[in-house]
Parts: sequence; structure tokens; C-alpha cells
Amino acid sequence: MLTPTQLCKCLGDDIRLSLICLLHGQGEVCVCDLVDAMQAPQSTVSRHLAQLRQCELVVARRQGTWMHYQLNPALPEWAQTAIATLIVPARAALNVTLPDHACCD
Amino acid sequence: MLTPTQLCKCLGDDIRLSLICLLHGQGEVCVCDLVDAMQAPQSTVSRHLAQLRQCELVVARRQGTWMHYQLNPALPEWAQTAIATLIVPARAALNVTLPDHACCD
DNA sequence: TTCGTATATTCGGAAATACGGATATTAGCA
DNA sequence: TGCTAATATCCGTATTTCCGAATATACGAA
Repeated sequence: MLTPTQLCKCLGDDIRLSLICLLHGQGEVCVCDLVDAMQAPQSTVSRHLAQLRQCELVVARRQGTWMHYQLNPALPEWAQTAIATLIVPARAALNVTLPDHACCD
Repeated sequence: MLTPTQLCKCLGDDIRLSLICLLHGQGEVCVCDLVDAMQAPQSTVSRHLAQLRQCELVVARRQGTWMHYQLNPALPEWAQTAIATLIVPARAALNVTLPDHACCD
């Protein structure tokens, strides 16, 4: 079960926090768009997504070859609140935005 | 200036999060009480306090030989809100409480 | 001065984390 | 089948973080 320390550890990394920013308020996003938005190698993005999945901050759904990620809608209240609070300054500090949805689907 | 990533990194450690729990809503607390509450060597507690000071999550005031710490009252809104949100589940998970104030003063 | 107490800092080593290229896996399609 | 695209995992290495004993510093009192 998610502890506050774990949540903070997960969010205490620019790449992972950026990924959360990209997913927040977006429904599902496919990995290719995430890799595109982060300017980082695919293996790096995938590794961080796996970590977020492991803490259950995000959930994944496979559709054919593609994977769609979204924020875990079943997070405890306090975690959702904390994330919502941090998102605003994080967006400003990290400056990440989804590309025009180009790849899958 | 404090970034969301930095805040999370600071809070993403059991000892530092425990220290924040001990300070939250308490005004000033002296180091001896913090060392007492955390069952950890003095140098460890002091090192983590220094890190919290460096990120400006806490501020310190010297009074003679003693140091008194408190949450930085000038934290940005978002940081105060995030901390307040995390404190509740953190207290439950980490189970830390101040000892009867015994040492300095 | 010198001593004792409170706290901070240093230091070497252990452990955890991050990286990204290479490779494996999974699925769709010919 | 065999090929290609999307994604995940592996692996050796580099970096960061953490630890606690030892030491240093700051201060008050004698």
C-alpha cells in the first residue's frame, strides 16, 4: 500500500514528476506521446513508468502494440490531493506539454 | 528557490518526513527533543536537519548552546498545502511523537 | 583560560538509484 | 511462418544518497 514517503520518493525526480504532469487531467496517454514529450530515451521513460506503476501511481492498459497510461483513479484521497497541489508549480517549473497526438490509434 | 521536485525529494525519506511531522503545528522544537523522538544517532538527525534547512523547509534559531527548529513559516502556499496534506497519513504511517519536553530551556 | 554540553560537519564506505545501449517481448500484419 | 513497430527488461557503469563514528565548532560557566 502506498505510503507518503513512497509517494514523495516517486515524485522527487524530474522525469517522473514530468510524467505525472503529462498524465494529470488527461485520461489515457500512450507511451509514444510520453516519450515524445520528454526528451529522453525510450528505455529511460519506460523504466520510470514501470516505477510509477509499481507504486500504483499510474495504471496501464494494453491496446494491441500500444500501451496507454493514466493516473490511477483509485489513489487514496490524500495522494490525489497532494498530486493536485504539486501539479501547478511543477508544470511551471518543468515546462512539459504533450505533443499533438501523433502516433498510435 | 524551492521546486516541487526538491520538496518531494526532501519528504521522500522516513527520517526527514518524520522530522517534518514532529515540527508541524508545534512552533519551535529543540534538537535534543528531535533526537530523542527519532531513535537515531545525533549526527544522522543533524545531517537531515541541515538538508531540510538547505531546502528552506525549516528555519533554525540559536539560543545559547541550543538550536530551535521550526517549519519555515514563509514557505510558498503550494508547499504548505502539500505538507499539510501529507502530514496526516505520514503521522499514521511513521508513528512519531515528541517526548515530554525534557532537555533545554 | 579551561571544561562540559549541544550541535554541526567530516569522512570513508555501503547501499540505492539512475542511465542508456542492447536485447527481449508482445502484438499486428503479410 | 517471418517481418516490423511499440514497449519492456537487462546489464554494466556512473552518480547519488545514506550511514554513524569521529571530530570540529559554538557557547556558557567556572
